Amino acid sequence: MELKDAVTGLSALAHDGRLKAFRLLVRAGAEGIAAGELARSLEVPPNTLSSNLAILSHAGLIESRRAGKSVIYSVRYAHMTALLQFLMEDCCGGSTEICAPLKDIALMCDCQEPRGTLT
Amino acid sequence: MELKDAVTGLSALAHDGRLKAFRLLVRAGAEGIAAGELARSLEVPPNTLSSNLAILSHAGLIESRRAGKSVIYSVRYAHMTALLQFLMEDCCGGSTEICAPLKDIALMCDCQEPRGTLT
DNA sequence: TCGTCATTTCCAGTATCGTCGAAATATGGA
DNA sequence: TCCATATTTCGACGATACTGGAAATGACGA
Repeated sequence: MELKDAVTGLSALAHDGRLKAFRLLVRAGAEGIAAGELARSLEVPPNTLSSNLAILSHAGLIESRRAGKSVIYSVRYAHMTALLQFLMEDCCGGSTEICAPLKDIALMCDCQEPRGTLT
Repeated sequence: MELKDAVTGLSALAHDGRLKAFRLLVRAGAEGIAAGELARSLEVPPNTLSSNLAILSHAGLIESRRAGKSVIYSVRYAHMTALLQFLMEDCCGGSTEICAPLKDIALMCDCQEPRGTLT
């Protein structure tokens, strides 16, 4: 990932409503959430949410698919991971104490079954 | 970390010049970099950089200390870690495949000596 | 085809952000 | 104290972002 893409992603997330929506989608997993349901959960007008989802989508952080009358949004985890990776990328130039807490964070990911099913 | 703080941090990083400055500081480690040197490296006017550093500082991502005539800026790694942690926080609600790449990222941190000297 | 529901696009008003010249402040040395 | 260096604050202009009403689009069933 290049700096410009990181700025785009960070800008997309640097917004109260969008970050809330994104987190809901992160929790929803691959199943995703319909735009209308998301708007109801967040208590924002559908058109406002729609433009914010468009911004997240344009940043590559989420994607959408149609299901009947609804449009389902879901997180593009690969892109999310790439963004986090970009932010961590230069953490190792200094001392190890800096990196250690990041490892602790990653260990949180073992809270589910730690299968080796990598993509 | 609360959502509001995360938005503040992400907003601070969601800017070309500020993200560049932040990354330079991340590489510099605890030693830090003087404001003037940073301005020269990034080829931006000192006052422009100063206001951008103030934004990063206000977001809690960096801190400053005076050294003679210079002001040295350095990353507040604990806060940076907290922000990353916030972004990862809900990644485990779904399947393990989602979390696996994040672990791979964390393993990058072993590039230096993997001492157990946690803070 | 017509009506309805779900969502998006268009648009414009408002608010917030980014930049940098100029002036102000802080430090150290003569 | 006076000067030079380093950095920040002030101020104002231009640019960009956020919101939500109204209208348009897409999908399904009758």
